[in-house]
Amino acid sequence: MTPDLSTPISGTPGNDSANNATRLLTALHRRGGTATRAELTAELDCGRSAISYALADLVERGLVTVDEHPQQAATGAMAGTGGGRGRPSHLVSVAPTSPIVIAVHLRVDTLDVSAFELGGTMLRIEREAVEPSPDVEMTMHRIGRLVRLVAEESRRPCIGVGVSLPSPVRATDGYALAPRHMNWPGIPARDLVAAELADVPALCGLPVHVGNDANLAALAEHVHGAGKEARNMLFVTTEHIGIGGGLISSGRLFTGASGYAMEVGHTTANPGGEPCRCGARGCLETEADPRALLRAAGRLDTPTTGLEYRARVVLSDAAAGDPVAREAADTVSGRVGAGLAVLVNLLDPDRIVLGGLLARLLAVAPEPLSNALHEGSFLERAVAVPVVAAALPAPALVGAAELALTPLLA
Amino acid sequence: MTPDLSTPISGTPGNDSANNATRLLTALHRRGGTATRAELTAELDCGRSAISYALADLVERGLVTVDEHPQQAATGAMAGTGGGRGRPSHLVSVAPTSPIVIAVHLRVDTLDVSAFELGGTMLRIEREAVEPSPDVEMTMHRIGRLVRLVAEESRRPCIGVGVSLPSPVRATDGYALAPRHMNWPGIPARDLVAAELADVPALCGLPVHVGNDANLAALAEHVHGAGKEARNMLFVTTEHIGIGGGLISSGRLFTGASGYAMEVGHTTANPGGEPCRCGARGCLETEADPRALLRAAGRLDTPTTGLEYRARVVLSDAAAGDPVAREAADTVSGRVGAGLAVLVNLLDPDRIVLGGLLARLLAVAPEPLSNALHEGSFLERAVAVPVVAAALPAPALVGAAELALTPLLA
DNA sequence: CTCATTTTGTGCAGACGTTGTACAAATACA
DNA sequence: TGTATTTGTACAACGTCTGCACAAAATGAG
Repeated sequence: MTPDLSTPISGTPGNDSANNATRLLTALHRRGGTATRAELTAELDCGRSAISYALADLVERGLVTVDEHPQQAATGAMAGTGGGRGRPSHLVSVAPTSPIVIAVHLRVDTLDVSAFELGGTMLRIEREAVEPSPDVEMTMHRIGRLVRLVAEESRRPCIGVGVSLPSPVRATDGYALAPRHMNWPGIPARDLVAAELADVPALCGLPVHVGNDANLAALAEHVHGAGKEARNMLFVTTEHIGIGGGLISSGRLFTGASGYAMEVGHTTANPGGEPCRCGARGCLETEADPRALLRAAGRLDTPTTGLEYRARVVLSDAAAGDPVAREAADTVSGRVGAGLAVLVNLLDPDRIVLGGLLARLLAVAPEPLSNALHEGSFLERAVAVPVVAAALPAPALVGAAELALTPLLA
Repeated sequence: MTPDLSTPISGTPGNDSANNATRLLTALHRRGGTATRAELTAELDCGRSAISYALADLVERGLVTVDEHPQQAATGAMAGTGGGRGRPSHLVSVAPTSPIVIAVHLRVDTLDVSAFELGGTMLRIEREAVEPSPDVEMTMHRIGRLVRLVAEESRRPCIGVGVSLPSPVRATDGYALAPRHMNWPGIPARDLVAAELADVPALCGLPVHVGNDANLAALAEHVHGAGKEARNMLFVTTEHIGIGGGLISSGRLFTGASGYAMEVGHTTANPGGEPCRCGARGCLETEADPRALLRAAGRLDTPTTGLEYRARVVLSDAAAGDPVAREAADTVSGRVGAGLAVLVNLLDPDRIVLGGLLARLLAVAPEPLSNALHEGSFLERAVAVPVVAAALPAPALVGAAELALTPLLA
């Protein structure tokens, strides 16, 4: 039974993308793929009949299944209703026949390709090492090969491909403006990936969505990770070189007009600090990325290899008591806090999520960060923004899947 | 005939705020209060029958009127359809019985209170001079008196009051955190204004909406002014002291989690510049507000009186050829461009609207601004963001009205 | 074990907004 | 005067949501 998505999920005539069927599917997705009917009724705030109606539609399309006797399946306690009185609620789950999406995450040294289903469950992952190569074509071929492999082996209908790239990405056409640390020129990423899928009938013509890695990581952390309940979540991360960011406002990713928004790397973190390639001094990017931490620790010998790993070693040394490493961690932590202060004044988030090396830095040296944030932001002094570490192991990959799933959930 | 708003405008069961009646009303509002049925049909992208249905609802509620013979009323050319073939389209207008809102704008030296109807038309305005006084209570009384006066004399049902304050405003309860240059402490502005209306039966219990002046000005410029077609509009303005900003993203005001967002005054405009009260140096607020322009021109004698007027004189002198004034204008213009560059990198707007003194500065010295913006923002180099002057004479006042109208249009 | 209580799913009638079609109305142009 | 063109209206049909009454499935007290 293949899902029928030929007609829109809404039967509502007109321009309604907020009907109960779609809302139900979204609520199920945000809960990780399983929920009781009672929970969904409460969350959608509508009558039980409306849920019946919407569920019947989704079941008929093969998107969800309903288990009417969940107490038998579950092992003992946590079954169905949760132990209260009354008739136990049916368990709604993502159907094993439901469509999947393929997520791609290209980093400097690795290429991840993975299949996701509704609910954000990762079904399968393929990882390959990638050498920093200027050969765009070859990399695209590798992406195409892995996508075809993953799609084929999952034996489920695929409804889209999401691609996470370390580059600003133009929203209109998925053009990657300047892929970082790859020595690549701008590339029409969406079209290139789509071309790789043209041969396979099951994938040909499939929508390909491309996004910036930090933006997508922010999206993922908001939907499934450390920013679940936040209404206005700021995400900041660093991997290898540079600093990336993302903002989730009223449940949606803030992309800006072109898709280039939230390039937080050139926020001032240390006035009069190191000169940045952007022309200014003391940018967050030059004061708080892995290279900056290595520099502060006096370990920036060979600048280009294994930056992130070596920076992690600095942090673990700091945690172990190495005074120089500790000093470096504190310094960089303070810089991060100063940079965040600028962002808080502008964006007024109710939660800040830190990813990559910044998450580890937060664990090792939290005080300088929060002190600098507090001092630098009059707004933080008024509202006390919580700063937490990212919760997902591969947020950008999950975010790429999220991007590919949006047509189904919007 | 009094409008009937007891039942929601949508008859749609469920949670639909995007039905055709509301969309039609919004489209009419954005067009300034008049539009032909044909225009509305095209904009809403639905059949003519649906417009009939929605219109009947709105007419019955007394919100709009339909003129079926517009060619007789209009003087000659620009009547109804616009001169094409075929049957001329009926003219839809905001009804003279439709409800109004009262807008309040408190500045350092003036208090404006005004009535607006749908379409953004200002019906009546009362202006009073205000001396910078620490007496909160007296100012509230004056606001209350003017609101009652305007509401009474307009003899139309009032559905809300919007208040624009020079202060960050908490979204949840309309608390004004720190009213600028008034020496006021934080005040529960919404409740204070609401208390002033408690005596009058026609106004008692009316929803009072409070917002930051720059935020509301941004909203107004987006709906009725220089940012009409922009999808992601950045607004920056300055009046007297400090710099305010606002962002409109996907048609809605970006307020942040608490309502304090877009405090752009502490964006770095000149690294190593003047020390700012926030602790940093070279903030936009200290480098580009009226005081900064006066300082650059060597005219900052008595720092607190008539700052904005005297700054305008510097600009007109610069335009007239005064070399010192010209130099000052160019310097400040460059600082503004540098500050905007930081914001562009973060927010990726497709239009920047400048208000207040910055609009005048843009007219007198556009090049330093655009050069600094271009140099400071790698993003601007990629997409070329247009910078334009605000188009409304009193944007914050219009924005306050806009705020009070949102319940009707949302 | 039985019965009342509680909570949940279903069936059915009704309401409402939207759509498409067919038809009438009102203009410009030949 | 007639044709082409554009616009408003009437009407039937459809799909979604709601509320109500009723049935189903559990717990807990007697």
